[in-house]
Amino acid sequence: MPEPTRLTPLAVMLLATLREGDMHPYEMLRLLRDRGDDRLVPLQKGTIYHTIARLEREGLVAEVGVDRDGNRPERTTYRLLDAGRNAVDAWVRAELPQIDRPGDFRVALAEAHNLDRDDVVALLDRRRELLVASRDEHRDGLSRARDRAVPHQYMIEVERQSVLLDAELAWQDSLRNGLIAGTLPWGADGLPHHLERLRVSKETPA
Amino acid sequence: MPEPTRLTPLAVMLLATLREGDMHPYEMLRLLRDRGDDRLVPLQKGTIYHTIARLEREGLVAEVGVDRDGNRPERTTYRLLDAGRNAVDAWVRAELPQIDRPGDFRVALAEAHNLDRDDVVALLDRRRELLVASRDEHRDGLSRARDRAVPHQYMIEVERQSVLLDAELAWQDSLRNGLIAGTLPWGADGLPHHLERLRVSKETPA
DNA sequence: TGCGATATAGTCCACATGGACTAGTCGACA
DNA sequence: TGTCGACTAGTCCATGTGGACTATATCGCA
Repeated sequence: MPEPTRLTPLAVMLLATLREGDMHPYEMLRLLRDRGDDRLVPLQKGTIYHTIARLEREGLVAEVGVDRDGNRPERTTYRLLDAGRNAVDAWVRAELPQIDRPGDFRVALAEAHNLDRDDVVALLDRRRELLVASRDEHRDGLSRARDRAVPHQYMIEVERQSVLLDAELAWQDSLRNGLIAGTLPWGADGLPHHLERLRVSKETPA
Repeated sequence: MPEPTRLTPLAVMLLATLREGDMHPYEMLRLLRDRGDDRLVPLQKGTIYHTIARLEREGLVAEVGVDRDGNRPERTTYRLLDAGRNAVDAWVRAELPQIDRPGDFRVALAEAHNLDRDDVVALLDRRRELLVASRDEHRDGLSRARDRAVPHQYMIEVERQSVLLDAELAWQDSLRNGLIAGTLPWGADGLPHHLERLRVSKETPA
């Protein structure tokens, strides 16, 4: 069992999907597609099968049976192991405060509901410091460029970034408010949602 | 000369760098690092050398000599070919209107000053449509989720995205204004900046 | 004067990605 | 009834990435 390498965002999504029950890779793909999670990570079949194989080598998931439906290809079903569950949590804790890799952050945010409130607040506070620092750096860069008479057209990307960082700060502060004020439900609040997984196969006709 | 595959963002940055003169890979790396362009793309040596080799195979750059300084490793100098120049422009035109691959957009934006004003405005207008569509989709997703009583904690990532899309729209509109009003200099306006490249090696002491 | 840290310049290998390919099944439509 | 396309399920290979490694030169500092 080789030591686990850094999880990719796709690996995290797959592990998170397995929290809802044992599944074969193709089923995960359908489930994620149905939920529009290809908005967060590219969902490519090749990559998915490779990733699952890797997760198995690393002891985060386990094969629990090979099923065959008629004459179609075999479907190998996998189950999430405790090590896998922990790995997701650890990954989310690690990525939530980071500001490089924005794509990873979106995945971390989407999976953050498994951590508890206070942890999330603390992690986001750490992130906030980095956001402020980065925004200030961008602002400094802009003013230094002005001083050195660098033409404005070379700086628009920096300007954009500083604007977007402001927007991100504003959003994050409002999230923080919801978390500490308890306005925002968290964890198992509103739990019956989980039953909804069955909805996937058959949509109730109008 | 194999048909050119899709350029990577790093490839674009390297080609753009070569517009300032013939260089060997390591020099590009230093130049880009000095400018803080590792903010836009990860600057890894391995990747850089591979990318340059690929660009040469595809006929976008050419070797123009191997120089040796004392006993240090050889330095192979490359020159930007016309095909390379065109490839960058084409790439920027293709990426500027896209909204998936945000990382690519930042690079495109940073290199957009080589296109002319009207083109950029047109490309950004196309992009604007996509931004609006995406924001509306996110908003719809949110209201549909409310209707189905999906707990709010599952939607925070979608909410964030819709907020950030609004911010991006606001920023882009202000850029558009600057471009059509002529407030923003463009292209060769403020040209003497280019002489500045020499500044890289020796910083003038205070 | 010597020693470690950093800079220069580049190679190599293991891993992750994604498009192309295989191949059987099912439903729609003519 | 035949066939065209879409879905199911998975494999394989070419390409891209990034960390580890090599090897010399130079600079700071004690």
